[in-house]
Amino acid sequence: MSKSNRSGSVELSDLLCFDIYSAARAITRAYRPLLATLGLTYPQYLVMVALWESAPRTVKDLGESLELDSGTLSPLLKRLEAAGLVTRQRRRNDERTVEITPTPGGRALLRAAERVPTEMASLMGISGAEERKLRTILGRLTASLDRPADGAPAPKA
Amino acid sequence: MSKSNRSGSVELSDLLCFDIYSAARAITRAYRPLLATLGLTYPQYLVMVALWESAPRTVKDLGESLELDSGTLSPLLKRLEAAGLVTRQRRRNDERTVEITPTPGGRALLRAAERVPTEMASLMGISGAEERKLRTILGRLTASLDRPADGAPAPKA
DNA sequence: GACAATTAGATTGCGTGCTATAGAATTCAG
DNA sequence: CTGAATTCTATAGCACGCAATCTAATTGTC
Repeated sequence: MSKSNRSGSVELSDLLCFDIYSAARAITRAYRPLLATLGLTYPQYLVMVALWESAPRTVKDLGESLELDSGTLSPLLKRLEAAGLVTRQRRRNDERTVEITPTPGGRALLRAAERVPTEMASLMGISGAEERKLRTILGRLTASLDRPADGAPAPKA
Repeated sequence: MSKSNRSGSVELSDLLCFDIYSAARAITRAYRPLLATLGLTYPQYLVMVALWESAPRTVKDLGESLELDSGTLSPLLKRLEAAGLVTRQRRRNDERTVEITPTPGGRALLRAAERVPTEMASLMGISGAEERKLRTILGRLTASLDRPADGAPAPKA
């Protein structure tokens, strides 16, 4: 109730997309001061998380995990390399692929980064149940958007 | 259940923030082809939505509605002006403020834009109930992040 | 084995987001 | 009324995201 427009007009407060867009920016804003102590930006942090999970990883592999293409990753990885956190090396048996490996310094950063999720969690202030519900719905939404040939009802943009 | 890490490690799949970050980018990706027919980017579309709602609006007012500052809005508004969609005019009785008004062409764009929310809705493919739940949780999350002095339990970053 | 098609990354260009800074106009204090 | 603080906008600089394009390397086909 209360979200239909009288005429065919559009209103910001009706747009689900705007809530998600706002939330995403609120999150990166909240991360910024935490990550600044590590010398990382938010996307750089995500790349390091992926590398702490398993390494070495190719640029393509990182791109698939984070849904980022080389246009974004190449310069980002160069900055991480310049910061001394990763190395970039062509694979011997396939010179097209570049393998990204954390340096000892990059691996050491994990210890300082371990407190970040906990601190963010307390800033977000939602319950475990809400979090599960949120992730379920967002997962469906993202999957639906990434595969437009989808049979589903019609919510509100 | 199932989302705690054995040691103190961090994993991408554990990060709620990553789901929101992914969803936000999936949304702008999905909007892109729809908005391209209007000659707008996603943030430009949001600005026009705000202006279709009420006009003229000052830069500050738009910034508060969209949670964007002048560093983002000034160049964006200049591009909208260059595209012939808005005018920018200093207010007579307070030369500090700039009033943004849609041109006739900018107002006319509303008709072409009216189908956008409906098309996005069908792409997202979530139910009305899910949408309400999602917006409720996201609203709380964003509010909590924007006001760090908040007493709430501890979810997962 | 040569040659077309494919694949992996890098580069370019544009439009955000955001911080920091600056500049002009207005308001406030005394 | 005057100087200081405040407000509103613009600009500069940096780091994404993403489309488009390019190059080099590999694979597939004959």
